[in-house]
Amino acid sequence: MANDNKLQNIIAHCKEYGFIFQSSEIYDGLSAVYDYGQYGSELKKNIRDYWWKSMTQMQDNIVGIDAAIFMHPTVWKASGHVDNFSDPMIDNKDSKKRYRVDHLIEGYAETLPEADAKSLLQKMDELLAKDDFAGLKTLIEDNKIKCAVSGTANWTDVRQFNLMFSTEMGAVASDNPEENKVYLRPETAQGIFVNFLNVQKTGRMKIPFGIAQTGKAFRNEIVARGFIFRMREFEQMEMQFFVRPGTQKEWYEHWKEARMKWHLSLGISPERYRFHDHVKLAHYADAACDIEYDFPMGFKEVEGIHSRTDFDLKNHQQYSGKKLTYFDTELNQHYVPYVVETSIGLDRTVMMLLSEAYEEQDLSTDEKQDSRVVLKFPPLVAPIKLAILPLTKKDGMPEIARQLMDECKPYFKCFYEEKDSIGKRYRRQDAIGTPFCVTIDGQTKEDNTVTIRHRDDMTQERVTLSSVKDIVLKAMQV
RNA sequence: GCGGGAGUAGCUCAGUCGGUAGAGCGACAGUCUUCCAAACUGUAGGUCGCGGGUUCGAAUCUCGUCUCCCGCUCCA
Repeated sequence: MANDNKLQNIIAHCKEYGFIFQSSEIYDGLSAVYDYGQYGSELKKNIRDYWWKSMTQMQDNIVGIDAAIFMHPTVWKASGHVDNFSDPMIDNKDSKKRYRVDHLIEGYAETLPEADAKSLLQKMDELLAKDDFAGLKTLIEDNKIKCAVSGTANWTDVRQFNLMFSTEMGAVASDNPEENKVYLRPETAQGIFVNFLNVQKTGRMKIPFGIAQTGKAFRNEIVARGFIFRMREFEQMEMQFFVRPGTQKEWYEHWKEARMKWHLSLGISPERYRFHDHVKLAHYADAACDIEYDFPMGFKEVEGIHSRTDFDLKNHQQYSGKKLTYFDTELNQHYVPYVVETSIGLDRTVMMLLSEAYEEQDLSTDEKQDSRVVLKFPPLVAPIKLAILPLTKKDGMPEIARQLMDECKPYFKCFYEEKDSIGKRYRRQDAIGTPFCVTIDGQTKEDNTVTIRHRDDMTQERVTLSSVKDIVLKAMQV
């Protein structure tokens, strides 16, 4: 199957079978925002639960929190988001290339003698500080700065791009809206940093230790695209691991390996993963890499592992005026811990599992044409674990099926259906990725056995009614 | 944001020269009682993405707009 069709087919399948719908679809949709339907939300929740369990319950030195989406505006000053991600941009009308204004001018300055460059950059900094966009455009035009692609100086006006969404807090409109401005967090990490001491003290945590959190984040991307890959509202699963300064390198390597193990535990083939080490590092990092998955549109980042140094805690210390140090009893000294972050996109993980699971199969024989679409989810994350199907709706079969439902329901999500031919019901479950179907037939009443049908190879085996629950539970272990 | 493509039933699509909309699948209710879709009967479902224009008349021509996909661009 051609990969460009694969993504389209997955999108269509997700809609048709209740996984993912476009937001506000009856109003023509809202760009790059999606809703999870009845099966999509189960899938997403199962992934989130598995991550949470792996990163908290299974770790002696990691605890979870749930920080608010709204935070004090100064948080984003301290984190660098206000200054680093509201860059003025300019487009060349001929080449249609877009540039960050500072990069464009800096690039030009490098071609100038040192003294000229210095005065140009100084002028630029002054204008940037005043948000004087008209002045910046004039500066570019006066210096006859050209586009590297078109070679022309035919520029649009300078426009500001803000990564963060903002809103106003408080009931009464202020004369100065800036006073009431709060942001929707662009990452969950800062909620962990500002609670670092609260958790450390109340949890009596000893370094090295981690704080985990899942939650929504919001970014006003210039171009949000690729189905649920890059959305304006998305969910992150992050863990910040606080370590003794100087040990960050070994912990970075530790988490790199640990997180890749987690990915592989989902049964995804190793050749679909690769590490991408960052060469150009962000302002806060001393090492960074991505775990990339081979999506239908190519290798793309699913998770990032970043050695964030003491950048965040140090800045929060400075902006808040509160000490954010840890007393290390072994070393008998205070220090600001270093941080190694693991940050995975939940929606991207959903998309990864969909891409991995989606398969169109041709089951034709000489006699007849046949095909099916199957989602080969690991049982742990499948929205429905077990479909319970009476072969017919007579002869007491539905009653036995209902009893089995009652037995299994408390342990995992089940689905009951008695309509249509058994083959049709199997195929419907394949399409939503249900790993097991149990069929109650005439023999069940005689000897308390049922057939259990396996999704991936479509084989069946006869088992006792009483063993069904444990078979499913066992398959759900990873 | 720029360029290209697309938008007709839940899904995939057809719709000729401008003359008021069709198929297959699916869904629902029955029949059949059968271990792997497409057997039979019946039913529901569409302001042809939205808005303006041309026309006696627009799914069709035209302009605008929204959304999706691809490429570029950007990206923690």
